[in-house]
Amino acid sequence: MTPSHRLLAVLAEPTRLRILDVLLAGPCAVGELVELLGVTQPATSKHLRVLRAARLVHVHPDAQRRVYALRPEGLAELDAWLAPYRRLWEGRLDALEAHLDANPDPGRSLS
Amino acid sequence: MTPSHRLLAVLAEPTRLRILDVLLAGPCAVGELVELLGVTQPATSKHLRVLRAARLVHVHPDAQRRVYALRPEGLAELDAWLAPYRRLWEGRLDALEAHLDANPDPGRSLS
DNA sequence: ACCGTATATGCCTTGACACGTACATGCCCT
DNA sequence: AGGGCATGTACGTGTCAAGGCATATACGGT
Repeated sequence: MTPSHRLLAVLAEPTRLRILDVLLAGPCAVGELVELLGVTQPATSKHLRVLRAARLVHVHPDAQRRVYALRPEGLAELDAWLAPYRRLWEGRLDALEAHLDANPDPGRSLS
Repeated sequence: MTPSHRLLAVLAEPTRLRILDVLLAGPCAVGELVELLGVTQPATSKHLRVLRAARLVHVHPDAQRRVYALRPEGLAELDAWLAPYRRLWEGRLDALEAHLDANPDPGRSLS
Protein backbone atom coordinates (compact mmCIF):
# COMPACT_ATOMS: atom_id res chain seq x y z
CA MET A 1 0.00 0.00 0.00
CA THR A 2 2.48 2.58 1.09
CA PRO A 3 5.28 2.20 -1.41
CA SER A 4 7.97 2.93 1.16
CA HIS A 5 6.79 0.04 3.31
CA ARG A 6 8.42 -2.48 0.96
CA LEU A 7 11.67 -0.60 1.05
CA LEU A 8 11.63 -0.42 4.84
CA ALA A 9 10.97 -4.14 5.05
CA VAL A 10 14.07 -4.73 2.95
CA LEU A 11 16.16 -2.55 5.23
CA ALA A 12 14.75 -4.06 8.43
CA GLU A 13 17.41 -6.74 8.40
CA PRO A 14 20.77 -6.34 10.15
CA THR A 15 22.68 -8.37 7.59
CA ARG A 16 21.30 -6.41 4.66
CA LEU A 17 22.12 -3.16 6.43
CA ARG A 18 25.67 -4.36 6.95
CA ILE A 19 25.89 -5.27 3.28
CA LEU A 20 24.90 -1.74 2.33
CA ASP A 21 27.41 -0.33 4.79
CA VAL A 22 30.15 -2.43 3.23
CA LEU A 23 29.15 -1.36 -0.27
CA LEU A 24 29.29 2.22 0.92
CA ALA A 25 33.06 1.87 0.90
CA GLY A 26 33.00 0.62 -2.69
CA PRO A 27 31.92 -2.27 -4.94
CA CYS A 28 32.49 -5.77 -3.63
CA ALA A 29 32.30 -9.36 -4.86
CA VAL A 30 30.10 -11.93 -3.14
CA GLY A 31 33.04 -13.87 -1.74
CA GLU A 32 34.43 -10.81 -0.01
CA LEU A 33 31.00 -10.06 1.46
CA VAL A 34 30.77 -13.62 2.78
CA GLU A 35 34.15 -13.20 4.44
CA LEU A 36 33.48 -9.75 5.83
CA LEU A 37 30.02 -10.55 7.18
CA GLY A 38 30.73 -14.03 8.51
CA VAL A 39 27.51 -15.23 6.88
CA THR A 40 27.18 -18.37 4.79
CA GLN A 41 27.35 -17.90 1.05
CA PRO A 42 23.74 -18.95 0.26
CA ALA A 43 22.38 -16.57 2.87
CA THR A 44 24.45 -13.77 1.41
CA SER A 45 23.22 -14.53 -2.09
CA LYS A 46 19.61 -14.46 -0.92
CA HIS A 47 20.05 -11.12 0.78
CA LEU A 48 21.69 -9.77 -2.35
CA ARG A 49 18.75 -11.02 -4.35
CA VAL A 50 16.39 -9.05 -2.11
CA LEU A 51 18.55 -5.94 -2.34
CA ARG A 52 18.67 -6.33 -6.11
CA ALA A 53 14.87 -6.64 -6.33
CA ALA A 54 14.61 -3.44 -4.28
CA ARG A 55 16.98 -1.77 -6.78
CA LEU A 56 19.36 -0.88 -3.98
CA VAL A 57 22.32 -2.66 -5.62
CA HIS A 58 23.29 -3.74 -9.10
CA VAL A 59 25.58 -6.48 -10.36
CA HIS A 60 28.50 -6.34 -12.74
CA PRO A 61 29.75 -9.81 -13.73
CA ASP A 62 33.53 -10.15 -13.84
CA ALA A 63 34.45 -13.67 -14.98
CA GLN A 64 32.99 -16.03 -12.35
CA ARG A 65 32.81 -13.27 -9.80
CA ARG A 66 29.83 -10.99 -9.48
CA VAL A 67 30.69 -7.56 -8.23
CA TYR A 68 27.89 -5.79 -6.42
CA ALA A 69 27.72 -2.01 -6.21
CA LEU A 70 25.47 0.43 -4.45
CA ARG A 71 22.46 2.14 -6.05
CA PRO A 72 21.86 4.93 -3.58
CA GLU A 73 19.05 6.52 -5.60
CA GLY A 74 16.82 3.71 -4.36
CA LEU A 75 17.03 5.28 -0.92
CA ALA A 76 15.70 8.59 -2.19
CA GLU A 77 12.21 7.22 -1.71
CA LEU A 78 12.94 6.72 1.96
CA ASP A 79 14.34 10.21 2.15
CA ALA A 80 11.17 11.55 0.58
CA TRP A 81 9.00 9.73 3.10
CA LEU A 82 11.17 11.08 5.88
CA ALA A 83 10.96 14.68 4.66
CA PRO A 84 7.77 15.88 6.42
CA TYR A 85 8.94 14.40 9.72
CA ARG A 86 12.34 15.97 9.29
CA ARG A 87 10.68 19.36 8.93
CA LEU A 88 9.09 18.79 12.32
CA TRP A 89 12.21 17.91 14.29
CA GLU A 90 14.32 20.42 12.40
CA GLY A 91 11.80 23.04 13.36
CA ARG A 92 12.57 22.22 16.96
CA LEU A 93 16.28 22.19 16.21
CA ASP A 94 15.97 25.55 14.52
CA ALA A 95 14.41 26.87 17.69
CA LEU A 96 17.35 25.42 19.61
CA GLU A 97 19.76 26.91 17.13
CA ALA A 98 18.12 30.32 17.50
CA HIS A 99 18.60 29.94 21.22
CA LEU A 100 22.24 29.01 20.69
CA ASP A 101 22.70 32.00 18.43
CA ALA A 102 21.39 34.17 21.22
CA ASN A 103 23.68 32.49 23.80
CA PRO A 104 26.80 31.62 21.77
CA ASP A 105 29.19 28.71 22.43
CA PRO A 106 27.55 26.65 25.16
CA GLY A 107 29.69 23.55 24.43
CA ARG A 108 30.94 23.01 20.90
CA SER A 109 31.64 19.29 21.38
CA LEU A 110 29.12 17.72 18.97
CA SER A 111 30.40 16.65 15.59
CA MET B 1 23.74 -4.87 16.24
CA THR B 2 23.17 -1.78 14.20
CA PRO B 3 21.04 0.48 16.35
CA SER B 4 19.04 1.71 13.37
CA HIS B 5 18.00 -1.85 12.56
CA ARG B 6 15.53 -1.85 15.48
CA LEU B 7 14.03 1.37 14.29
CA LEU B 8 13.68 0.09 10.74
CA ALA B 9 12.00 -3.07 11.98
CA VAL B 10 9.44 -0.90 13.76
CA LEU B 11 8.76 1.06 10.59
CA ALA B 12 8.59 -2.03 8.37
CA GLU B 13 4.89 -2.39 9.06
CA PRO B 14 2.22 -0.74 6.89
CA THR B 15 -0.18 -0.13 9.75
CA ARG B 16 2.47 1.51 11.90
CA LEU B 17 3.49 3.70 9.00
CA ARG B 18 -0.12 4.74 8.53
CA ILE B 19 -0.36 5.55 12.23
CA LEU B 20 2.64 7.86 11.92
CA ASP B 21 1.15 9.46 8.84
CA VAL B 22 -2.08 10.13 10.72
CA LEU B 23 -0.20 11.57 13.68
CA LEU B 24 1.66 13.80 11.24
CA ALA B 25 -1.57 15.79 10.96
CA GLY B 26 -1.79 16.14 14.73
CA PRO B 27 -2.34 14.23 18.01
CA CYS B 28 -5.01 11.56 18.03
CA ALA B 29 -6.80 9.31 20.52
CA VAL B 30 -6.79 5.53 20.12
CA GLY B 31 -10.46 5.37 19.18
CA GLU B 32 -9.99 7.77 16.31
CA LEU B 33 -7.03 5.77 15.07
CA VAL B 34 -9.10 2.59 15.18
CA GLU B 35 -11.77 4.29 13.11
CA LEU B 36 -9.38 5.88 10.64
CA LEU B 37 -7.28 2.78 10.07
CA GLY B 38 -10.06 0.20 10.03
CA VAL B 39 -8.00 -1.99 12.35
CA THR B 40 -9.29 -3.70 15.48
CA GLN B 41 -8.63 -1.90 18.74
CA PRO B 42 -6.26 -4.52 20.25
CA ALA B 43 -4.13 -4.51 17.13
CA THR B 44 -3.95 -0.73 17.23
CA SER B 45 -2.94 -0.78 20.89
CA LYS B 46 -0.18 -3.27 20.20
CA HIS B 47 1.21 -1.20 17.37
CA LEU B 48 1.09 1.86 19.58
CA ARG B 49 2.99 -0.07 22.23
CA VAL B 50 5.73 -0.82 19.72
CA LEU B 51 5.85 2.78 18.53
CA ARG B 52 6.03 3.91 22.14
CA ALA B 53 8.91 1.55 22.91
CA ALA B 54 10.72 2.96 19.89
CA ARG B 55 10.16 6.46 21.28
CA LEU B 56 8.40 7.50 18.09
CA VAL B 57 5.21 8.56 19.89
CA HIS B 58 4.27 9.59 23.39
CA VAL B 59 0.99 9.41 25.32
CA HIS B 60 -0.92 12.08 27.14
CA PRO B 61 -3.82 10.65 29.19
CA ASP B 62 -7.01 12.68 28.99
CA ALA B 63 -9.64 11.06 31.22
CA GLN B 64 -10.30 7.57 29.79
CA ARG B 65 -8.86 8.56 26.45
CA ARG B 66 -5.19 8.32 25.67
CA VAL B 67 -4.01 10.86 23.16
CA TYR B 68 -0.98 9.85 21.14
CA ALA B 69 1.35 12.38 19.58
CA LEU B 70 4.35 12.21 17.31
CA ARG B 71 7.95 12.26 18.50
CA PRO B 72 9.77 13.03 15.27
CA GLU B 73 13.21 13.25 16.88
CA GLY B 74 13.17 9.46 17.04
CA LEU B 75 13.47 9.47 13.26
CA ALA B 76 16.63 11.57 13.39
CA GLU B 77 18.57 8.36 13.88
CA LEU B 78 17.23 7.07 10.59
CA ASP B 79 18.13 10.36 8.94
CA ALA B 80 21.65 10.07 10.32
CA TRP B 81 22.00 6.56 8.92
CA LEU B 82 20.74 7.78 5.59
CA ALA B 83 23.16 10.73 5.44
CA PRO B 84 26.20 9.06 3.79
CA TYR B 85 24.00 7.47 1.13
CA ARG B 86 22.26 10.77 0.51
CA ARG B 87 25.63 12.34 -0.16
CA LEU B 88 26.15 9.75 -2.89
CA TRP B 89 22.93 10.22 -4.80
CA GLU B 90 22.98 13.96 -4.29
CA GLY B 91 26.49 13.94 -5.70
CA ARG B 92 25.12 12.42 -8.88
CA LEU B 93 22.28 14.90 -8.95
CA ASP B 94 24.74 17.74 -8.42
CA ALA B 95 26.78 16.42 -11.33
CA LEU B 96 23.65 16.33 -13.47
CA GLU B 97 22.78 19.81 -12.35
CA ALA B 98 26.26 21.05 -13.20
CA HIS B 99 25.87 19.46 -16.62
CA LEU B 100 22.54 21.18 -17.06
CA ASP B 101 24.08 24.46 -15.99
CA ALA B 102 26.79 24.01 -18.62
CA ASN B 103 24.31 23.00 -21.35
CA PRO B 104 21.21 24.89 -20.41
CA ASP B 105 17.81 23.54 -21.44
CA PRO B 106 18.89 20.48 -23.44
CA GLY B 107 15.64 19.53 -25.09
CA ARG B 108 13.10 21.39 -23.02
CA SER B 109 11.42 22.53 -26.20
CA LEU B 110 11.46 19.09 -27.82
CA SER B 111 9.64 16.59 -25.60
C1' DA C 1 36.53 -32.59 -21.92
C1' DC C 2 37.50 -32.38 -16.84
C1' DC C 3 37.98 -30.17 -12.57
C1' DG C 4 37.90 -26.46 -9.31
C1' DT C 5 36.00 -22.09 -8.18
C1' DA C 6 32.30 -18.69 -7.64
C1' DT C 7 27.55 -17.81 -7.25
C1' DA C 8 22.62 -18.84 -7.45
C1' DT C 9 18.52 -21.68 -6.27
C1' DG C 10 15.23 -25.27 -3.98
C1' DC C 11 13.54 -27.57 -0.02
C1' DC C 12 12.83 -27.80 4.77
C1' DT C 13 12.75 -26.32 9.48
C1' DT C 14 12.39 -22.83 12.87
C1' DG C 15 11.40 -18.60 14.92
C1' DA C 16 9.23 -14.10 14.97
C1' DC C 17 5.34 -11.41 14.46
C1' DA C 18 0.57 -9.77 13.40
C1' DC C 19 -4.14 -10.77 14.09
C1' DG C 20 -8.52 -12.24 16.58
C1' DT C 21 -10.97 -13.41 20.71
C1' DA C 22 -11.56 -13.02 25.31
C1' DC C 23 -10.52 -10.75 29.42
C1' DA C 24 -8.47 -7.27 32.73
C1' DT C 25 -7.82 -2.46 34.12
C1' DG C 26 -8.99 2.26 34.70
C1' DC C 27 -11.94 6.29 34.60
C1' DC C 28 -16.24 8.80 34.49
C1' DC C 29 -21.13 9.44 35.59
C1' DT C 30 -25.36 8.86 38.25
C1' DA D 1 -21.30 1.47 44.53
C1' DG D 2 -22.45 0.08 39.99
C1' DG D 3 -22.48 0.29 34.97
C1' DG D 4 -20.64 1.76 30.70
C1' DC D 5 -16.93 3.34 27.90
C1' DA D 6 -11.99 3.59 26.46
C1' DT D 7 -7.76 1.18 26.42
C1' DG D 8 -4.30 -2.26 27.54
C1' DT D 9 -3.01 -7.30 27.93
C1' DA D 10 -2.80 -12.72 27.61
C1' DC D 11 -3.25 -16.71 24.82
C1' DG D 12 -3.69 -19.42 20.73
C1' DT D 13 -3.16 -19.51 15.69
C1' DG D 14 -1.61 -18.69 10.95
C1' DT D 15 1.76 -16.67 8.01
C1' DC D 16 6.06 -15.28 6.32
C1' DA D 17 10.78 -14.85 6.05
C1' DA D 18 15.69 -16.15 7.45
C1' DG D 19 19.00 -19.89 7.88
C1' DG D 20 21.13 -24.42 6.78
C1' DC D 21 22.00 -28.00 3.60
C1' DA D 22 22.24 -29.91 -0.73
C1' DT D 23 22.39 -29.04 -5.41
C1' DA D 24 22.37 -26.59 -9.85
C1' DT D 25 24.56 -23.31 -13.06
C1' DA D 26 28.29 -20.55 -15.02
C1' DC D 27 33.08 -19.63 -15.94
C1' DG D 28 38.23 -20.43 -16.35
C1' DG D 29 42.29 -23.15 -16.38
C1' DT D 30 44.63 -27.40 -17.70
